[in-house]
Amino acid sequence: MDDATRARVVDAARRLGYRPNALARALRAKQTMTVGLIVPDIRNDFYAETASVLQGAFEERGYRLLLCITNNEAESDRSYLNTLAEFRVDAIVYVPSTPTGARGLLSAPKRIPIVELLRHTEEGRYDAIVSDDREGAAALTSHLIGLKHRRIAMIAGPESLSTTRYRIAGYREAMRAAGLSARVERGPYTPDHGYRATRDLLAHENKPTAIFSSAGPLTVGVLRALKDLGVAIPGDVSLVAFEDPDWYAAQNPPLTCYALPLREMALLAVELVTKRLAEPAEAERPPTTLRFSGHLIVRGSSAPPSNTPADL
Amino acid sequence: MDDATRARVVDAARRLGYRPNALARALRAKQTMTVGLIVPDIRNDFYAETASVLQGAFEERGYRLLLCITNNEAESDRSYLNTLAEFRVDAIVYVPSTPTGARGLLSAPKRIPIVELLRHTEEGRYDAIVSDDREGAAALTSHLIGLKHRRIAMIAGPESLSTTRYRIAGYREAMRAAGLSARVERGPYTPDHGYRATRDLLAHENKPTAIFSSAGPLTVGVLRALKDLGVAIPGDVSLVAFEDPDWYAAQNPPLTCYALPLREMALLAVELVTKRLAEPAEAERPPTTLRFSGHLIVRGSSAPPSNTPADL
DNA sequence: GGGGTTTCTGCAATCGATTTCAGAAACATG
DNA sequence: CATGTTTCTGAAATCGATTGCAGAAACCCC
Repeated sequence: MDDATRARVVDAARRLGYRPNALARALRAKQTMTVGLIVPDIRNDFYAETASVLQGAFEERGYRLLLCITNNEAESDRSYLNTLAEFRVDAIVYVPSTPTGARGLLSAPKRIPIVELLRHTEEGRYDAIVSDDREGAAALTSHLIGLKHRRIAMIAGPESLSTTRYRIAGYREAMRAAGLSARVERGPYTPDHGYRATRDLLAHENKPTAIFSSAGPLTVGVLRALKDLGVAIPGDVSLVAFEDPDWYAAQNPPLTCYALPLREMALLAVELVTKRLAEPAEAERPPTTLRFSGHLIVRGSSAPPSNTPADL
Repeated sequence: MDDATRARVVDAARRLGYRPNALARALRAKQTMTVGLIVPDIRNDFYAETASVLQGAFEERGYRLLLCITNNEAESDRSYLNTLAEFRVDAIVYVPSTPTGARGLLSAPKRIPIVELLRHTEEGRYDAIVSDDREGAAALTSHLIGLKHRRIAMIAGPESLSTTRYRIAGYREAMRAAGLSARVERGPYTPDHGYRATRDLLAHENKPTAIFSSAGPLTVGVLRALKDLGVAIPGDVSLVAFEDPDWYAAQNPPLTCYALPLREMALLAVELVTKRLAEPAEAERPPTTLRFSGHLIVRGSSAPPSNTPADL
């Protein structure tokens, strides 16, 4: 075919609005060039940031991202795993909202690589990239203990999630090591829970002098409650939090927190997935779990307790 | 087929890990039961909230959501429109990142309904659901003027976006009506821009006594800059902002803002799309543009200027 | 039991891009 | 010019679910 003819064909194709049908191509090629991402809540900066990084990295590699939001519901979680399998995504990046996780996925016709990100389910079944939540929670708690706080309460998420369990464990360990008694308020990862838990804690007669909020949405509620109650930070109550969304540093006072290398974790997830996709089915390596450490960032929201009669 | 046989078949299917192939089905049925969503930035609560609502509403109607993030880049925007067309999504909810918008989309083989959400491009080409940005910006500006501020600066986004233009227009109108001169800092919708613009404004000799931040990511930077400079809100500078993400109210002081009925807007987008999908191609109604009003929420971040020698 | 109706069953076509393969055309060499 | 090699072209198979259709089987009633 000569160039003039080719040009005419291309032109005609454009005029008629021809777009190759990606469905037909995918059906034949047995790959969709699409990666599924399942996250619990896109309004949480933690996952929004992750989704954003994943999107960029996969796009560079020629993959689309099919994003599913489960709202932390186990049912939704299961259903999306199946939907993604039916849609024949090439791989799944999975932030589980249930303890059973991908077991709910019927064994797929073709094995779909799954990488668990941030949270994980049954140790060892899939590649997993998680944070060292225990260490992080312990670091925040120890920081408060170092400031001479003795009544430190933790506001946590639902115990069905691995992150929650590890964060609670880290907190408990640090408290026990200092001979202090723990107080944990469990509930969903919502501002509402943070708000109510804070009010409950401060209505109590043995008020905590410091609060450890274990996630971004909880912190929103905690801050609102403290303001409503007219409690000063860190004058009356110190506040530390897990993770480090942009707005933590912009708070007044800025929040002491434990920041995770989210970006690196997400990029590594992309690496892992890409590697799995490239490797022949026979040569499959056993799944690996990688645990990332974050670091403590001390800011203005934590200070020694103002009046600690028991300690003097 | 009797029930026992049926049971055996179903069981065998499960054991063999059979999942119907959604690609084949979609290819045949000429519908994918998938709606594409294109947003500029998922880390912005504004769009995260929108995505979350859309996801829930479409899921209820049996549609998946294929989320695309453009990072406010025109190139990415165009490319995703085409990708979605190739993937034969049934409809597209589109928050444009370019002034030309869906014109970059080659006329599709089958017309794909498009609803522009929050921002819009060429008036009238598609259904559009937008906010009354002009009114909102004017309301915030007038509020500051009512407090007797005279030097009010606005930190805005890039002028290529419809929202930016309308917000600037609203601000300018309110300023002009009060006989005040406008000062607008344009730049990308990033915390960095908010930060730099704030520092620039306050380094100026005719410092503003009030700042109007026109988007969430900008506000993050503004707050950080004000803190770094040791400027008190609202003591030294009043701050008002467009939109109302959760954390605005949790700020200290909480931010005066113009809140939009995001949820309603997103749900209406779903309604519109659903209606378009149901209507036969011949009976197509002309596209409509719907403009939603928000409302001013006065909180602690705005107060009369402390020293206004010129006014006394 | 025959004529008519209903239900079943299995085969073939369809969707659209890709890939394979056979046969044709072009080209090269002795 | 004949034979062998390479390139080209067009037709057909493929992917997997769906749908339509023809023929078979079951059923019904007089």
